Amino acid sequence: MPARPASTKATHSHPNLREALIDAGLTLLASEGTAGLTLRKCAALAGVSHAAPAHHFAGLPGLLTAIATRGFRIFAQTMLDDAATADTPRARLYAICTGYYRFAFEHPALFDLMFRQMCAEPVTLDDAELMQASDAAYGVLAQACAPFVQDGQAAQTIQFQVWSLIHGYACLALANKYAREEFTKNLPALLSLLDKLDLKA
Amino acid sequence: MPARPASTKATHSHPNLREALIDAGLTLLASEGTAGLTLRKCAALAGVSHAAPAHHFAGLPGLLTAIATRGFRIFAQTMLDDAATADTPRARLYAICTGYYRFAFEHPALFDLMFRQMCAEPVTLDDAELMQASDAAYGVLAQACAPFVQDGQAAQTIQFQVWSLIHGYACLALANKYAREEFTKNLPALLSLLDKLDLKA
DNA sequence: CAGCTTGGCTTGACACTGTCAAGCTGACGT
DNA sequence: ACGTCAGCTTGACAGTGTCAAGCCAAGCTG
Repeated sequence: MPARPASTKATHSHPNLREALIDAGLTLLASEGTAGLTLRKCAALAGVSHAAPAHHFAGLPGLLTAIATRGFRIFAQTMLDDAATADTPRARLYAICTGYYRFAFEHPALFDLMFRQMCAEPVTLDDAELMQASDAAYGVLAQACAPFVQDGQAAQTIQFQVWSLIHGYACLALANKYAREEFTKNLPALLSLLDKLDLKA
Repeated sequence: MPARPASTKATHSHPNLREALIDAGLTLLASEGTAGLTLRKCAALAGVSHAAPAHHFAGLPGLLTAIATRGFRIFAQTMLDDAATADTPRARLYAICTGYYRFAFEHPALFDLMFRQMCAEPVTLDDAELMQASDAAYGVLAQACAPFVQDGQAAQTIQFQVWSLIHGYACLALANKYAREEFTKNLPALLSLLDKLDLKA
């Protein structure tokens, strides 16, 4: 069974169980954190047997990958929402960064899962859907950086500078869970570094 | 038994089992990654029974906390090593950042553990030794930032800007494990953003 | 319509995990 | 010599992911 035919018609008992399992995973992630996300708990929350999730996804890594994919879609939308009212390139860049941080702050466990392919790789890295959703989110940030790329400069340089700055700040805020409000309050001070970026002539 | 009397004299079979268990943990972390670090595996590697580690540390969180503490000491030393030959404030700031990245690159799973208090908090946050080691590492970075703090500016602002930038870059490099060499190669381009920081008059 | 195939899900088992209660053991103080 | 006690072991438990086997309803084939 190589990746269900996308139509996901409910042949049997549960209508669209695949999406229901992802929803259950997001719920568990939000309520109990990373440790609370379990194949068996997802199954119980969706009202199916304990081994059902392993059939729709390739085991635990497959479920986590699917959840991360949904996460990247929400992530991109969060940034776009914050940038909707920005009317200058600089205001837009600030808004994208604010949305980036806001997503991490509002969905800490999901944010952790999405960027945690690191070492304990429970997420399947080469999944096509995941890559697509992840690239789309990166595209949102890259587009906001474009007006600041100087002639003869690699676009990637500015993108990584902005990306690293806001990603690092978000990570550090989440790591210091007892001082997160402080981080939120000081976000504008952090972003003041971006004032030093010049608009393209 | 509240925190052995630091002398850690070997009364019984194994000499200094506590440190041996931390060593075993670091070995497992380096060889098998985060998922390979287990109380029982540490016990086996140290040649003791499966429940021995839970006596020296307060369960799994305690062991992870002790390992993270050692990690922060190595971390600070790595940065100091890279900064040893720097002879200007700017070169020193660059060297500290390079050391920061180098540590993350050379000990990805350990780096992950250290900054992972986030959501699935397996690490005891309020441990005194951990806080001390963590603060010491932060002090190394803060000291390198000091020459760039302008009059009337909060030192924390520059510190967080530099910290976020290099931490985010390290995280993103580790997350994209198949492109880590690319990240290493582009580290100088990232740090060029720091050229925009002015030295204090 | 009868029978077979097939995919979705269940059931049961396995190894592995962290944690706890109980017990053993050898070194130390008196 | 004898108790005390910290250090460690043993054994058990619930919970986890994963796999093999099986059930079961829908749909196709004759």
